[in-house]
Amino acid sequence: MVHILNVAEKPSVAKALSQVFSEISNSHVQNDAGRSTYNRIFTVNNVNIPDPRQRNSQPQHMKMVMTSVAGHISGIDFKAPNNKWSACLDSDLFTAPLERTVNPLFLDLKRQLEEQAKKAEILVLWLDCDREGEAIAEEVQEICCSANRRLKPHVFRAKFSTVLQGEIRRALNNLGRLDMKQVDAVNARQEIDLRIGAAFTRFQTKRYQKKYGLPSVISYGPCQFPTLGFVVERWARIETFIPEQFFTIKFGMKDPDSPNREISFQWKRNRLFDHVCALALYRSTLQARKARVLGTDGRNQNKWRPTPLATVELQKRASKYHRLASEVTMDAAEKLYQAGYISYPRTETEIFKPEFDVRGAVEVFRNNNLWGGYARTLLDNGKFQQPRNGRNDDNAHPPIIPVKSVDPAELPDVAQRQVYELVTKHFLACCSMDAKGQQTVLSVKMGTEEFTAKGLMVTEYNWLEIYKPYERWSAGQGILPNMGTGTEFEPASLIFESGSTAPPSFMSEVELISEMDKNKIGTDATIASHIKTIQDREYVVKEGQHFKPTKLGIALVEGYNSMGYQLNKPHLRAKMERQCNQIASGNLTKTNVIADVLREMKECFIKVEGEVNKLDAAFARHFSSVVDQAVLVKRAFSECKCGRSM
DNA sequence: GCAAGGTC
Repeated sequence: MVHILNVAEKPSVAKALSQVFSEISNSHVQNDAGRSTYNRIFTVNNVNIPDPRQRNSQPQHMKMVMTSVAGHISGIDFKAPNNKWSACLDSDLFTAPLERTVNPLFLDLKRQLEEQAKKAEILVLWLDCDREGEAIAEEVQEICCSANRRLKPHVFRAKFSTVLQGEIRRALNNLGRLDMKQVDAVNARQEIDLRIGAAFTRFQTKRYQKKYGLPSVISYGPCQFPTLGFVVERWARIETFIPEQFFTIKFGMKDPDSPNREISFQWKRNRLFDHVCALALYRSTLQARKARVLGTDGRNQNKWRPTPLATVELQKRASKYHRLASEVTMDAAEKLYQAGYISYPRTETEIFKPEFDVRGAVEVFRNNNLWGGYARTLLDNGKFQQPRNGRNDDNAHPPIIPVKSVDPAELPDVAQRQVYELVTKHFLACCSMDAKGQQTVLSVKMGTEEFTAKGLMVTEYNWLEIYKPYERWSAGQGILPNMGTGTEFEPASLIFESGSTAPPSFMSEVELISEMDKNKIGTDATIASHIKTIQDREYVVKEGQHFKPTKLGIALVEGYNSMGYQLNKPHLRAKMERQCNQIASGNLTKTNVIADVLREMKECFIKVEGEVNKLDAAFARHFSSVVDQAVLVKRAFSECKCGRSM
């Protein structure tokens, strides 16, 4: 039998793929330990597939050996001696030689791949079908082919996005080759990020860490800095906010059907900033004495069920509903995934493939303590709906769903219980019907001014039933009376009010995640870690659900801004992303992009060094005095109300 | 002691 080595990006995919191989071949999966504790080796014999080495070959029995890696196996760093901080000028880091080394954690894994490669005639790369996956595939190819030179011409790439039998069959019949353009795009990104990050980080740290007694390195990175930028920008808007007085008219009507209830209306002009004008309108309204009904508009309205859950949305909703920090959410999700309770938690996909057995996934919950009743209503009462599609698809992972039914009380900690509950409720909500309601809009006119009241009556809760208490459909003021057009009445209240515009709040975690997502800062898998980084570096602090920049964070952003560099803005990263995409599509070469971006950033770096007095000034402004014992003491102690240190 | 991207 021809011996094929197959490698997946993570153990769970290796396991699932070997399961499919066994279904295809009707033979069992042999599950062996490898050198690497987490990466098992699965063997399935007699898998009937065409030989990829020959054109139009007839299917024949193959021995499939399947194992996995765990993300990138190797990384780049500066070659000695420049990995030491004082070995070279910081500006030399833009050109200093680099080397690729295997992550020391993965030496066992590397040996495992080498040993397996020696036994194989063909290598099939089953890494995730995204850009990073292509780069990891190249790392696997490099290790395997170094161990077994004969393998080189017989390396193939499998294209798949979900581990479903039909798709895997298709992939096996259409094995392709590695796409080096995508690999180049990733390698360009790696090199650029390292050089820029290291140069600025060493420069900032050496200049300010000791001087101001700062606790950690003062890192710079193309993702962490824009993340900080969003928080600082919001702070600046609050700082410069000037409140404005506004005026409005409050209008209330007694409900003819239940006289104790007053229906409140919204002024069509909402609010005016001109006092004289607003007051004149109010007077003319008063003089009219009676209001007249312009019309009652009733219509059916649906509140749409949510779309399938992807990572960013999971983080936002966990923050909103359970007040979990994104990092905590991801940590809990990872544990739930490892324990087999939920599917893979890092995905951008909001669409289920047509072959995906969504109904079967609901079936899993039929006997669940808490949600079994709801699941049965979906399945047995014809309420089940195929989920509607969201917008995104990463072609690598399906949306996040629960895969095992459990009473959340049995899960080991609160965060896991909350994330599991959210994932499950969200999934069941996706498979439900939209909520239905009746909206009434009552509009009246008094003098020259118009007012409207809105009312809502929910007629069918459907998905909102399972999504309690996360979302409500704000019933506002229930159903409104149906009043004939032209009916005249005296308002129950007519009040002139003034108010004052308020500054925005500090940036919440939900807003920060949204900004990062929108501006392509980080990925589904890294957004949470960037948010953690700017806290670890003490650039921001979290108060409740909101982020406030520290003086260090503000000084950095202000300093670079004062030189005319908007390093805190997301477009630098976005531009580099676009260039990497061009490498992947073949419009630019890796060499050109790296040279281009680094030339520009080195120029920027040299100018920063030249105008460093501006950065110094920003630090001096925010760190009022040079660090002395008093400041250090203040850092460690807070002030008691008696005035002494606590 | 540096980045960001994978993942355990």
